[in-house]
Amino acid sequence: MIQRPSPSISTRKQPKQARATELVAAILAAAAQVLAAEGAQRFTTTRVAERAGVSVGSLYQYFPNKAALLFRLQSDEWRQTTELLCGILENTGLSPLERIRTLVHAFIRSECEEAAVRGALNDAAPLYRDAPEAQEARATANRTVEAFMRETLPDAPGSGRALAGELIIKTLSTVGADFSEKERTSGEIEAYSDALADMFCAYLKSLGYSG
Amino acid sequence: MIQRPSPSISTRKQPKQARATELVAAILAAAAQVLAAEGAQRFTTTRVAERAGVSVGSLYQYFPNKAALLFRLQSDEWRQTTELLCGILENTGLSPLERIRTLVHAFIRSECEEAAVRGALNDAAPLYRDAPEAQEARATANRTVEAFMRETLPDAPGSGRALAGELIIKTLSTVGADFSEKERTSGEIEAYSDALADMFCAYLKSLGYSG
Amino acid sequence: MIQRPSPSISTRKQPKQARATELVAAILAAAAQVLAAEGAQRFTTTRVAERAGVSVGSLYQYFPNKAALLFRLQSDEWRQTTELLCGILENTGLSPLERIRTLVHAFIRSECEEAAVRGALNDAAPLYRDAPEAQEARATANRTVEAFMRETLPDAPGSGRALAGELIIKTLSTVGADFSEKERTSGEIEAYSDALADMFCAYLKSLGYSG
Amino acid sequence: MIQRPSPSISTRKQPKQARATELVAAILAAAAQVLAAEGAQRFTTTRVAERAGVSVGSLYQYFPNKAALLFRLQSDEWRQTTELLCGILENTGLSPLERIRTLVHAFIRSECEEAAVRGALNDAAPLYRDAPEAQEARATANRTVEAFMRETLPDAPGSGRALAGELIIKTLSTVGADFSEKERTSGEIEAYSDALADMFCAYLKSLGYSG
DNA sequence: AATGAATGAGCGTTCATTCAT
DNA sequence: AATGAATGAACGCTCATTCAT
Repeated sequence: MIQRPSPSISTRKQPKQARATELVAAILAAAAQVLAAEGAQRFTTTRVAERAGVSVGSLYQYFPNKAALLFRLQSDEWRQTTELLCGILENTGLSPLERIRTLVHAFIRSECEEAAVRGALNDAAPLYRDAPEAQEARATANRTVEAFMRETLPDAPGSGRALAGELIIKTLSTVGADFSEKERTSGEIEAYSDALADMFCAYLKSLGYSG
Repeated sequence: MIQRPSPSISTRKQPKQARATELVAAILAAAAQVLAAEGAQRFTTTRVAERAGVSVGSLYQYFPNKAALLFRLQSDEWRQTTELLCGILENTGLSPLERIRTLVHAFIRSECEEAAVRGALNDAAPLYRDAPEAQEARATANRTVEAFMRETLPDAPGSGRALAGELIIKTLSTVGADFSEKERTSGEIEAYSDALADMFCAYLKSLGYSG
Repeated sequence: MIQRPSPSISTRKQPKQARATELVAAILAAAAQVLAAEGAQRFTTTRVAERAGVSVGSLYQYFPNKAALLFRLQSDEWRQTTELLCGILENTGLSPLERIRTLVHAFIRSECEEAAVRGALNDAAPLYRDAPEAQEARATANRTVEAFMRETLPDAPGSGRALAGELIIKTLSTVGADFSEKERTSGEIEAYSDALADMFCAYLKSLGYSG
Repeated sequence: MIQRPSPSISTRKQPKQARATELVAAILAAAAQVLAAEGAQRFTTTRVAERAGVSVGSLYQYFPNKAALLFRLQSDEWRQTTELLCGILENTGLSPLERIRTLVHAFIRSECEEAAVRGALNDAAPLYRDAPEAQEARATANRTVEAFMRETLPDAPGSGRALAGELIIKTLSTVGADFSEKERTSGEIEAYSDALADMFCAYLKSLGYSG
């Protein structure tokens, strides 16, 4: 029986040399540009390779298929977002509600800054959405949120608290993504972020938070 | 970057005869089936025509291109959703908070019931998202929401009230869409709906509602 | 019709050092494994080099192209087969008909044992079939057969005798190759071999053999 | 909707069917030409469509994939061969041995006439070899051979007789295919056919045939 | 000598759209 | 009006071969 390799969505080879690392970086940069400039529909491996000044073959030496390339882009976005989120939620120098408000502002601003790529990535989601790595990425963020919720609502029952945490993060990410689809002024960004933060704070208070 | 002509998304001709109306209905029904059964990736005009028992040529007589077909599907969804939303929000037999809770439950349930079509429509969104008609459809819903907000928060300043209304509806729709992407049990649906409703109610109270 | 250059099929360099000989052996072993395990369709130089633990570049140092590699595999098969054939046909301890029967059994058995590689080689035949060395390999076998035929049918006219010898060998090899394409039980192998031997013996008798 | 021919009303074909039939014929003819002129390696759907003066899309309207095209070519060859074989083996006007000799001559001649296409088809066999239709085609030929063998060797035990029939046919086809790979003079063809027929006749006599 | 990254033509296949009938 | 055969550019991906290191 023939065993065919079922290419993982992850990187095909570990770039061991500076050359290879540069190549991967160039491809990713080109991919982001193509996605932003042409949209998911016209995001093709040929176009990415061309923009990166590289042959298609080279692209496929570092990414087993198109979905892997998109997933890597998404992964990098997630990593950045996760770092942002953790850095703020774990900052015990601020009260929980202050942290939430800071997070919402930072997140919405960052979404708007990379709106083009994020929007296109979203359109291309069906290609990589089911990758096992994708869920793992989400899990990391969830743990930080859970810790934050335990700190904020120590007396709330566990299951409801977890659900509330998930809901807040999901709301932040989906509403933020939708909001950033249009071009926004910084005034709009501030106003929208404050409204979102108001909603989250009111919710947390209603669940028993008493700062 | 290549600019392709983007023909109007609206219907090419007004079906003036019963025959034509039936044809359009058959095509739309087939389109929904194809979308649900095969996904956005395999949603092709040929496949839709075949399922509708109609020639591709006929399909193109009533829809100028594939995007128009998808947009019409989306439009119909929006109309149904709007009716649902208006029917509940305008029901003065219930208190505002009861109406919000009822709406959330009804909406989430309806999303989950048609998850397959909605998910696929979402994947195909880039093809019709920018149509001018899309924004118009949203406006209709917004007016009902505004009226509801005026009734619920008569003393709040207008601009903040409008923003709060938009935020609630946007949250409901984006979070609902995301939630319905996975298969859900009715227990999960109830719990999630209640959490969302809790958040909205807490928000409205914090904005000055006092039922 | 495009004429591409057809580089010689023979080995690019005579390996004069033990190191090189080992390399060639490793490549050939890997090639046989790849052919058997993955089939002609997936027989690629990269795959062979990888399996051999060698770089593609090294592979191309000893084999000018893919066809040469396949031809060498085929050559080795032919050499083994020729040794088998000569060893049996020249064994004067057995009567000619006994030798024929022994040969048929040995040959069919050996074909079935290496069916996977042989089948794949056959699929890849267009790549090396026309090499001049291929015919030479066949000639060696033919000489032994001619000697056997002279011994068996001393009184038959030369040209017919030669044709009969060729026919028997060709029948044995093509029918054997076809037979071994399917998985066979040892019972099937014995029965088929006996039938083939019966046919050859009847033919030899009809040509004047009288043991 | 399925269009059925109505022969009682008109023997003329529907123009659309005639058009399609011509197209299929043109594609098949082009395919045979490409196969003969360029070999299996260069047999591509694009090349076939080009040679047929048709777009690739049209080719794929009539053949679901490349293998189907090759299989159809092979099928047609098989049908012709089967008709040849049946026509001769069932001709009771000749003695069994005469029929065998006639069949061998006719078969070898026909193989040599279409050697180029047949050889290339053989090289491409891995693409369609496992099709269920292929085995069915072989079965039809086998039945005629079995009937012939029963007539020729009425007293032989069934299992051995069936094996002998298969062996003769297999030998004829594989040896014939191999023989026709080279260009042949009609003298060579006659001599080889006679030798093959001699062998088969000797075999049948040894199994008990006494005409 | 040995490497393996890089190349890019070429493959099989799809599908939105048109237009002769 | 209705048809559906025809188009062909475009896609994702492979792999024999080269050549700078």
